[in-house]
Parts: sequence; structure tokens; C-alpha cells
Amino acid sequence: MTPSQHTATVDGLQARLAAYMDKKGLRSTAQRRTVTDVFFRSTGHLSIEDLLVQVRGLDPKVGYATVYRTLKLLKECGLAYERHFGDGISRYEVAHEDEHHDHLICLECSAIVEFENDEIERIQDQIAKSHGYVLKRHKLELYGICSTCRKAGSE
Amino acid sequence: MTPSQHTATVDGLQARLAAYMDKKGLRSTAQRRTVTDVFFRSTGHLSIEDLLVQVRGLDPKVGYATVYRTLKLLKECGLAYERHFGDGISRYEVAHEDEHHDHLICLECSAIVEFENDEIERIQDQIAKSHGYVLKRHKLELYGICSTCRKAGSE
DNA sequence: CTCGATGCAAATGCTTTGCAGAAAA
DNA sequence: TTTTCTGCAAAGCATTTGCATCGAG
Repeated sequence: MTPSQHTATVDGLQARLAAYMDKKGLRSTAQRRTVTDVFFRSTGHLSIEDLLVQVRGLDPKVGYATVYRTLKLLKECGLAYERHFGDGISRYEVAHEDEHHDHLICLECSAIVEFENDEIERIQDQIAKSHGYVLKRHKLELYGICSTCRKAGSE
Repeated sequence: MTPSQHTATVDGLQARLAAYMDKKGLRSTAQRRTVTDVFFRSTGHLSIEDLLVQVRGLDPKVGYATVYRTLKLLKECGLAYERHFGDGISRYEVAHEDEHHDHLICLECSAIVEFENDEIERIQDQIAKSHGYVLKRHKLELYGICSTCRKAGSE
């Protein structure tokens, strides 16, 4: 499934968020709607900066703090994943239901490929179980050199 | 291989460091020797703070910056791995030659189990190759609940 | 003597927080 | 009206850097 095929589920994500906010007595504001809309329609791994730029395109008065606070909220209700790829920046990714994947990252150009592998998942479960753990989640990142950079490097 | 069995290789690590520093024209100072000695003898995943406490036990005048700078040096020459486990803190681990492992972390008590699995490694190589990448390294972390915390939680 | 290393304090960069005013419910 | 939210600026933290001094080679 490619990221663009998720577009149709933005409403579903908004609905899940609405349910969570309702349960917690949180309020729906224009800024929050802007931030979550931009985020839910996004693809890939966005920094706060990335989001803020897009959000300000729609509403120039929105501040950093609001974006941070909104993404914290999305993390809490399981609609966003926070990722750290080595530089000191947090990046966020939409947590589409039923889907999750790991990352293959180019050490030179930072190109990111997403992948999924059931066999690895199965082995992870076994490993956790063998140590007496119940597995909740995992983080798998592969770092290498992509074919483009290898060709560029050999010139 | 358990961490304590690496004790005999501290000299080897110091030798590798010495070779690197020689090649780069870097100087061997008392502070650097103290920091690297503490670090090479260590087990587990130490923060800068952890290291500084131990180092100051031997030489109270050593400053933060020196520890940071020394660990940066160790990262550069491949003798230390830097890890991030979610909180904003960098932790460092000795990069023993020929050995590497992944981590299984309890979400409640932060207990860390280290493990190694050749089959996962093999699949990772395949995945990278199938996307045109040459794999250099990886990061695999499993997060779950350990048996102790499960028992405590069900009381 | 030279140039790298150190220690301190100041600076940096990302993220969080306090607070007064704005706006949902 | 009550309570949450927002925007701004200030505060927090981990980490890095500038600089005068120290010390290895």
C-alpha cells in the first residue's frame, strides 16, 4: 500500500481523533483542525518545522507551541508516531490503522524506503517471548547506501 | 558472551584508539585516558552524566565538554555506539569488535535485555539488497513488558 | 616552541511552560 | 461563565562552541 492510497482515510483519522477528544473533554479549535488536517494528509516523516510551514500557509498566525502541543495530542491517542533518525530532530508520521512498517535509510542522501516483513515480526515475537517479555512495539531501522549514491560515489 | 567477559579486551580497545589518534595526530592526555578507561571497562548503556560521575571519582576537575568531546572521538573511530532510547538522553555503549546485539526494553521498568539473532540479520540483508541498498548497520529495538512487571501489574 | 586539549561559561537548537487574553462549550 | 486553547516569550535541557590557558610532543 503506498502512502497516497491513504488519502481516503483522512476522515476516519479525524473521526478517531474526535472520539478521543470527546472522551477527554478537549475542544476542537480552528488551529487544531488546520494542524491535524495538514498532518493527516501528509506523507512521509515531517518535522515540526515542516508542519508549521504548511500550517502557516493556511493560517499564518499559528505558533510553534500549538504544533508541538497538537502533535503531542496525536501521539497520545495513537494517531502519530514520533521518530528520531539521528539528527536532533523529531519527525512525525501518520499512524494508519492496520499498517506499520520499518525504515531503510541511506546514510548519504537520507532517502527513506519503507518496508514490511512478516517473518521478522514473527521472529521478534519469539525473541521477546523467550525472554519473558510481551512485545508491544518495535523499532527497526536499516542504514545503508542507496544505489544512486553508490553510483555517484564511484565516479 | 556476557559483558564482563570483555574485560580482557580493554587493552585491545586502547590499542585501537591509540592507532587512530596516532593516525590523526591527536594527543594522549590524562583526562582522555581516564575517560576512555572508565568507558572501556563499563558495561551497559551510559549517559554522559554517568560517565562524568565515574570520571570525577578519579579526577574531580574533568568537565562536561571533555567527556562529550572524548565520546565523540570514540564514536568517530568506531569504538563507541551512541543510542537513543526515547528520553532526550544519549547513551553510549562500548563497540566490542565482532560483537553486536539488539535490545529488548521493558516499557515499565526499562530493564534491557541484549540479544542477537542471525536469521533477522540475514533477512535484513535481503531487504536492503532488494531495494538496491548496501546495508551498513541497523538498529532494532523491541519494546514490551517484562515478566516481573506483568506479575506486579496483575496484583 | 607549536598546536592540540581542557575547563569554564556562554551559546545553540529543539522542546516545553507560564501567563494573559481569546474562544469553545 | 467556566475551562480549555493559543501565541508569545521565557525557561529548560542536552549538547556544542569560543576562548584563554595548559600541556603533550
